[in-house]
Amino acid sequence: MDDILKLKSQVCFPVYALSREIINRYRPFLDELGITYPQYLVMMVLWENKLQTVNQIGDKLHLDSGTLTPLLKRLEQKGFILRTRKCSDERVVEITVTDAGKALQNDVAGIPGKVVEVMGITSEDLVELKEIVLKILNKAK
Amino acid sequence: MDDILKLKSQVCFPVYALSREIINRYRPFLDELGITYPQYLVMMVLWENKLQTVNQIGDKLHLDSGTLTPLLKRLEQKGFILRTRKCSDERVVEITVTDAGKALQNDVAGIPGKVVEVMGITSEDLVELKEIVLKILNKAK
DNA sequence: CAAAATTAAATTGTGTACAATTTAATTTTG
DNA sequence: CAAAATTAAATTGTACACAATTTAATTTTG
Repeated sequence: MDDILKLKSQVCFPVYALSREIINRYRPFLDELGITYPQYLVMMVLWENKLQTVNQIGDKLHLDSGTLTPLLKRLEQKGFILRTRKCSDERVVEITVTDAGKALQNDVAGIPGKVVEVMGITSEDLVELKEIVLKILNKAK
Repeated sequence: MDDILKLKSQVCFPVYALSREIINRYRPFLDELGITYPQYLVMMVLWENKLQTVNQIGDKLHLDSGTLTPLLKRLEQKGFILRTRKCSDERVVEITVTDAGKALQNDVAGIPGKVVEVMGITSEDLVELKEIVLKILNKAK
């Protein structure tokens, strides 16, 4: 009983620590491209779908406009995306990828593999991690 | 081969998403106590050891003084800890828990269990999550 | 022992996260 | 159709994270 309590209290910190560890491992590679990890995630979402609204990006990454608006402005300043108001509904801001943004996709291709390698994670561990995290994440919605 | 690449590129986001999801689930409970999740982690570390330096806390949570100094000042303002320069080495700041800080320990006791329950996580999943995350985290050092 | 190196926090600056509010545009409804 | 409700972003304010630099104290070393 005490074990269960102790487990519950210790399982959340490792997830938080691992998340930060992964982001820190991405940093040197992403620094070379001039983007941050959250910006990289936004670009990943946009590569899947060339045109998306701020809300659509937010739904996929679980981020709100308070986070995305300044982040998207930075990506625009760097020339990787364009932000334009939708004609048929001026409330909506549509995000599109520029040629420079598309070019980034090739540059990042090898990064996840390098990060996993540097961290010494095996493919089996990676599969197990992904499965259990997604299982819990899907239940939590 | 393409599957492995795709897996690598998709496993980091779920960890990042789960970490934020957990912290967001903690928020309403911790709000009642007037502390944030990182502040809660610092108090956890301090309950294990009544007196610790800023560096010792940082080692355990993988946080530097740039994060901890303002966070600790906030905990001090709330009356949960005390910050004092060490006599024998004035460079070192020692952190101690106040009575109010000790009292918090009882208030948080049930929170991890409630969070796990609200998220619908089973004990088995929790064990599996903890094991794989710690395995990867330990390898990465 | 004094200059150089090291160490511990603090500070500075940038970039998330997120709650809460605001603004402006579009729908809904009486 | 006009007032009320809703919606999408943006804004405001607080609190992390972390790199890089600074400050002050302590060690190390020539």
